[in-house]
Amino acid sequence: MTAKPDPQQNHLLAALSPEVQSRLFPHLELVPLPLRAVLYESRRPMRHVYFPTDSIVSLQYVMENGASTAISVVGNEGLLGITLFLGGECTPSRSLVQSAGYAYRLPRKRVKDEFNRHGQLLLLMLSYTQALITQVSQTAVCNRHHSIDQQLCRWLLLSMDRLSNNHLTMTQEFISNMLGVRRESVTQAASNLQKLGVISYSRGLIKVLDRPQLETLSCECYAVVKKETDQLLDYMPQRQVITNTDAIPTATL
Amino acid sequence: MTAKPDPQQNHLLAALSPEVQSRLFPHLELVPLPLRAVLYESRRPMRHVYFPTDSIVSLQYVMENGASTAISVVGNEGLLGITLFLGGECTPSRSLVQSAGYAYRLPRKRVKDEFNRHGQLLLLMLSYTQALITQVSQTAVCNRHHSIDQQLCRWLLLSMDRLSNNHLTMTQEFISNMLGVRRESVTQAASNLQKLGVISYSRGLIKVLDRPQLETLSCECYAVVKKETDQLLDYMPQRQVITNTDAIPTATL
DNA sequence: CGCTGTCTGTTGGCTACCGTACAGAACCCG
DNA sequence: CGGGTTCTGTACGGTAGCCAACAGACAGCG
Repeated sequence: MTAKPDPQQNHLLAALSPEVQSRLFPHLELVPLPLRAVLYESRRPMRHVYFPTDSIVSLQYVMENGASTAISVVGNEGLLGITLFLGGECTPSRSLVQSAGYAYRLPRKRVKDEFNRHGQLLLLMLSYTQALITQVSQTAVCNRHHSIDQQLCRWLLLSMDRLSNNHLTMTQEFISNMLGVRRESVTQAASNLQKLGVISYSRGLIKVLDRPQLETLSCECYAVVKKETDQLLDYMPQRQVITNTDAIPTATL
Repeated sequence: MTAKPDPQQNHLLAALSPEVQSRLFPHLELVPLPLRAVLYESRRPMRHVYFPTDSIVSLQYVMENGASTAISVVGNEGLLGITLFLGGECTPSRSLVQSAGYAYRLPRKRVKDEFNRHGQLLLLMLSYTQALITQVSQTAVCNRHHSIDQQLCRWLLLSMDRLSNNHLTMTQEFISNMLGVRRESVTQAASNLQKLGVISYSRGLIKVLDRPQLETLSCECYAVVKKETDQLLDYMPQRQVITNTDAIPTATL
């Protein structure tokens, strides 16, 4: 939180080779992301790609009647703006800062230029897109099948993983907007967790006391997303460039 | 349904330039997709990319306890297997044939080879990935906020759009698996629609009688996904190759 | 100190959806 | 035609989460 910002704090930036880093890093711009800032408004053009270091940004889907649901959480394991390289100009969702901190951003043009080299950055963004799709899918399933209690656990865990400490600053009202449920339902669920001694909270500050217990109380959705996120960078060393198809085992075809 | 299969029936294949087509089409293999066939089992390696012509395939998410939810629908507007080019080997979801028909498939290796040319196919798949993310996101929101009645309308419309007629062959049991709800709930919702004269059905055959009415009864989710799908190929002519950044307006950066 | 706004707790009625159980209806086949 | 199977209809109780309304608790601030 108070550590000096460094591009290497973002896992994707850190995974790039020194060569690519030296080409890209001079163009990175460090920007503070205050709580509740909106990086991309829904259906508005995007100008940058953001790589969070110690901030957390949620992709929030806002409906016509104003109701909303968060479809994914992005921290230093990922990036915002994949739409830019997928070929779109904007998305139906908006990006909302859920936990204040910093991010590095790269102008859209630089990203396009880097793509033209068909190098690591493209591969990284493709891999991350895969992880993102998993997260969004899991959110869809979770919304259908799991209780608010379980979903709160999932949400707390996903957020915790993207911070260095076990303190979360978010009100129940805010969480309710993210989960797409009533504030009172969150109060109820949080109260249950507090009675169990798993968390303690007061006026927007949540402390996680028993993380293992939180994981057992959560639905399977958390574990699925976590696994995918952790594996994200595993294959990268073998996939230096997309032109090197031999690096990808084709025996399983 | 009974039309002679032709690669051009798939919108993505049809959007490729004659040059790319002549390179790829010889490697296309026509495969029949019988009802309930599974193209990719969840977490199993994928061997081909599929381009449906007159079939419909659902991406179905199966949970530990066996409950499931469909997170998207793919027909001749799209393709299956984006995971392959995103860098993954498999996904947590499975691909289930929801309406029998045909699809062309391309061996994984051919797709990789074509990517190395950094041409149209990559762009197409990126664009389609964008549309797919929208669809999955919308499913997540819909699961949270909308009634089963509305979701049934959405599902019928999405399926209809991918067929050439207004007949859908699927049982209520099947639909319930797709929506992730009880079969009885689907019976109730379908019964409501039939009373309104919007559809008629009997033993797995559903006829849509009043499509405009179906659209008004559906939630906004259908329209959002439809719009995104329709726009999918709009930008392609200007985006012949990814190296041509000038073709993409950078003034909005 | 008190005012005000924010955050959390609680209550009661309501509805959508679930779980279970079963019954009729349509088709399939010997 | 008769018997099994598949598909659809219905009914009943249970419950999770919604809606509305309100009350207390804490913090900031003049």
